[in-house]
Amino acid sequence: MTSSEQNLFAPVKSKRTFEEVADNVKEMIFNGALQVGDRLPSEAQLARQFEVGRQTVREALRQLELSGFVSIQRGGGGGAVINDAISLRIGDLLSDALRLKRVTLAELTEARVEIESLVLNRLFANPDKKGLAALKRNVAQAQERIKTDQKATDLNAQFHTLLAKATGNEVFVLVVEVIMAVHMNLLEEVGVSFLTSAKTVKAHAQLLQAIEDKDRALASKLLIEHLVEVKSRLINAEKNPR
Amino acid sequence: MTSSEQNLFAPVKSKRTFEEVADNVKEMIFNGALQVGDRLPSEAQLARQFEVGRQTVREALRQLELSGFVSIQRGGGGGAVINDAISLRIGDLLSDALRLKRVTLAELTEARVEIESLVLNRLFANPDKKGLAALKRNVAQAQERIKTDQKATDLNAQFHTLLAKATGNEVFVLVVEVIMAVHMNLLEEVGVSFLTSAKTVKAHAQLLQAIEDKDRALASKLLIEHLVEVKSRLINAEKNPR
DNA sequence: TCACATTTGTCCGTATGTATC
DNA sequence: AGATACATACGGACAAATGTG
Repeated sequence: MTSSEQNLFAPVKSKRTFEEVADNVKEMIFNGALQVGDRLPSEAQLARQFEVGRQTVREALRQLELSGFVSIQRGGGGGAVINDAISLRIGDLLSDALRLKRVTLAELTEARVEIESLVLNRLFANPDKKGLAALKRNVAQAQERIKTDQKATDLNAQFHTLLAKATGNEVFVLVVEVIMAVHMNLLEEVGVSFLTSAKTVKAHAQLLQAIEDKDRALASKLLIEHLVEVKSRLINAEKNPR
Repeated sequence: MTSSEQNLFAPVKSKRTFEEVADNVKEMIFNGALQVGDRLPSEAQLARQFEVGRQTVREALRQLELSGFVSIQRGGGGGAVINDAISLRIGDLLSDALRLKRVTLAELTEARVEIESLVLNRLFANPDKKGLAALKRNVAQAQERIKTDQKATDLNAQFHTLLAKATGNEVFVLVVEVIMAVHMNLLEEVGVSFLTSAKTVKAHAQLLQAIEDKDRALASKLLIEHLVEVKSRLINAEKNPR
């Protein structure tokens, strides 16, 4: 064997049984045999079908659950249901990583501004009618909520995802979904879930208007202002805990 | 209770024991009580200390392992060791998500080009001497490897991370680490681990030179060319499987 | 409201595989 | 090669949660 051929063919770690079980289920999800919403057999049944112990099945389910592939409910009629929550899980992990690296809110906002600006630029370079329509619907619904004194947190997060969707590149959609998941985790931490919706909806409406008017400079400015404002609210909430 | 106060205080799911164990260990990592490289007690000891069953400890360890907080070795003297592999795990999850969304290599490269261009822009806006020095060392080492006919895959991945480090914003470091992890997964899938190093090192050297010469346009052009070239190699490898 | 069935959550005992010394 | 220490895996049992009749 020459020095350039010292490839390791055998994986370093032989796969553990629960990993094979998890991979098996994952493969069924990838090839469409299992669809979102489908219910997996009970742990006992899975154990029989795969001819392994129940403990092994459980550890496989832990993997799938933490990866966002399934969600698990206890009790009768419960069990593992195929789920589409990978971005949420990535967001959770990213939140942990940011905490571990002692990343500041300023740094995070800086990065978020630049990445979402990227999305905005693509949107101007390649405008998408359907995407714009979806954004309009989102803002309209959110405004309706505000009028009736309801919160619009979910719609406001969705706004950013819709922006990314309009770029036509799914990678950006994923990235923005992850950013929003991180943002939601921050909100939970500091406990800001009151009355911040109205201001956000207003900012989104203005931004959308600038996009429709094809006013690139204004849109950029509004996006930055909006995200910086979001940062300030978070920092204030940190200083004045519940 | 007014309509603005309908917050749910109780979490939707009461925490399971293994989650509490995992969170406990995670907290010790966050507050520094556990450092990277430290070895956790054996499963049996953990079970005694936390006063839970071994299976519960095992499921907690599964969580920590999949999250990249610990790595686990079998056999005598083995066990769980504190690890810093969150970005790798995020990369794995992201790879799954991209596969699930049927993201093409073209889309992925497009996004990668734009994100790494962001990094490059920050580098020009805010040049960092130490960072540049680290990049120079990286390229020099890689060139040395090539001369002696060795592979430089690890150094070549590190090059991109060092670029991000030079921006001074840790968020970009994380993002690029994740991108590199996804890239490595792709390489593994198609089995390209032969002889692609030399070309990459050359491209890195040229890019670094352009950065030192403060030639922004050239650097941008070289980065794009380099990443597109990487994409082509991957596509060719897909077409001509091993 | 009250059982009842189903399913996950947890614990224990034991056996086997695997890596280190 | 043998002893040791550890994760891995199995089976059985009961507790706790949750939906159903």
